[in-house]
Amino acid sequence: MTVAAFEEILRGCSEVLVADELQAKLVSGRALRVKMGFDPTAPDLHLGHTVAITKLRQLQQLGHTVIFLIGDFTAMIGDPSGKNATRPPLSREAVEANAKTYAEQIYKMLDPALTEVRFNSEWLNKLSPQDLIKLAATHTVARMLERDDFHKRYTNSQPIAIHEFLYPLLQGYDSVALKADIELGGTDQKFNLLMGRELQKHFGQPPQVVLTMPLLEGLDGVQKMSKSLGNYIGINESAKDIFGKIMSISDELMWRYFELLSLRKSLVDIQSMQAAAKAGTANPRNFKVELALEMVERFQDKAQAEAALMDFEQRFKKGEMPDDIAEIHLTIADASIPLANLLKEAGLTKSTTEARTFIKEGAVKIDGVKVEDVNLVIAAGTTHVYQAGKRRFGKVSVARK
RNA sequence: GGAGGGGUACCCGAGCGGCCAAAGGGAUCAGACUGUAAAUCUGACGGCUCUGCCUUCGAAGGUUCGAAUCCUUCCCCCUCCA
Repeated sequence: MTVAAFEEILRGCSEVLVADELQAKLVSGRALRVKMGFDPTAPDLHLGHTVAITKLRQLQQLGHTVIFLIGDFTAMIGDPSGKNATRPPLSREAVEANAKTYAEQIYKMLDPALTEVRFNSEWLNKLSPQDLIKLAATHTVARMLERDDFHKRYTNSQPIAIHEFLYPLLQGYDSVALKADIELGGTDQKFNLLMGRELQKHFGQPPQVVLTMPLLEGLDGVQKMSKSLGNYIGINESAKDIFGKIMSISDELMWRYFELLSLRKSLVDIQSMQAAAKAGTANPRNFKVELALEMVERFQDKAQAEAALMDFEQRFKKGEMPDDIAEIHLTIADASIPLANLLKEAGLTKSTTEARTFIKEGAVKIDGVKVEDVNLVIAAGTTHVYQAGKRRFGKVSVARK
């Protein structure tokens, strides 16, 4: 294995424990078992989640097996986060429904032939109280308190329920049950991942290599990508949205996305692109287009990616209108309606106040013509394409009564 | 259990009887410039039947010609002591 090839495997990882062991496993020629655990609660993945999945895919491309582990048993505990209540176990149906949703999403990236989907209730349900006590006896309280989260809560005199200590142990035991060679997780998972190593040694297995992946920054480039912050790109979003959102990220962030998400561009490619952009011999925008195309193709398909690019070019580069404008039908009581109200009713602006502001700013166009008059009135029985701001379009027909 | 501090628009935060739809910053949105990038500049940023009107400053009452500002009760947060 060349140095460059190994570098490529380490690409984007925030930590590798232990690199030498990883190299030894990789050169052994054996198909490695790569484990990654997921919470069984309703999955709606965004690009942030796919950082690790991208890494899994990369390992699959080298012929290794991915074990997609659904933590249906451990979900009863919930990874310790300060909430000390146990959660009721999910019903069999709920777990399977969620697993199915997961599968639909991850198989956009992973090769089903090289993926095993497993549930940890499969072996954890079989543990007897004796087994559990033996498992708990392998670690001390002091060791558990090393975990950052527990440590903080302990020093701040916040409660830690006893069952929470079981979470890392059970997650670690999963690695034993699965004979994992490698386990992937977020940086916040480090403690749990290492627990797998220790338990595997305890059970006479070679310890897994731990790869931690960083959290992906969201569209704002600062905070981590998350649904609640609204700075995410969902993998089930439309081709146009994915494309558009990628195009809106900053150049700096683009490199980060390339490193963590692209399977097409190698580290070497990325370096030469960066050099070209810096030297001014290439337009960074074009690189961003490539990234956007790759992402849309990954989650949709090639045709949609090309369509999204065309639409993008048409709408923004050439300043034209998109061709699939939403059609909106309004019914009004009178013979006409003020433009500001029409925009609000059509959902193109939040309020008539905002609509008026937009008109005054020259941000409103009717059939591509800028509106000058704030008090413009639209007659019933007409249909026009209205634009409010850069991206809000609507083909609105107004009907009386 | 005791002592004190505080709740203002999406967030932070000034205001402490009229000049307050409420300073300033951030976020956001729009316009200009661009590569739907960044940075920058300009503007908007409660609502409406919009040169005016209506509803907002934890909640409910009250004082006053007039309250975010004063009084009463209630709710909620924080700090210190035990």
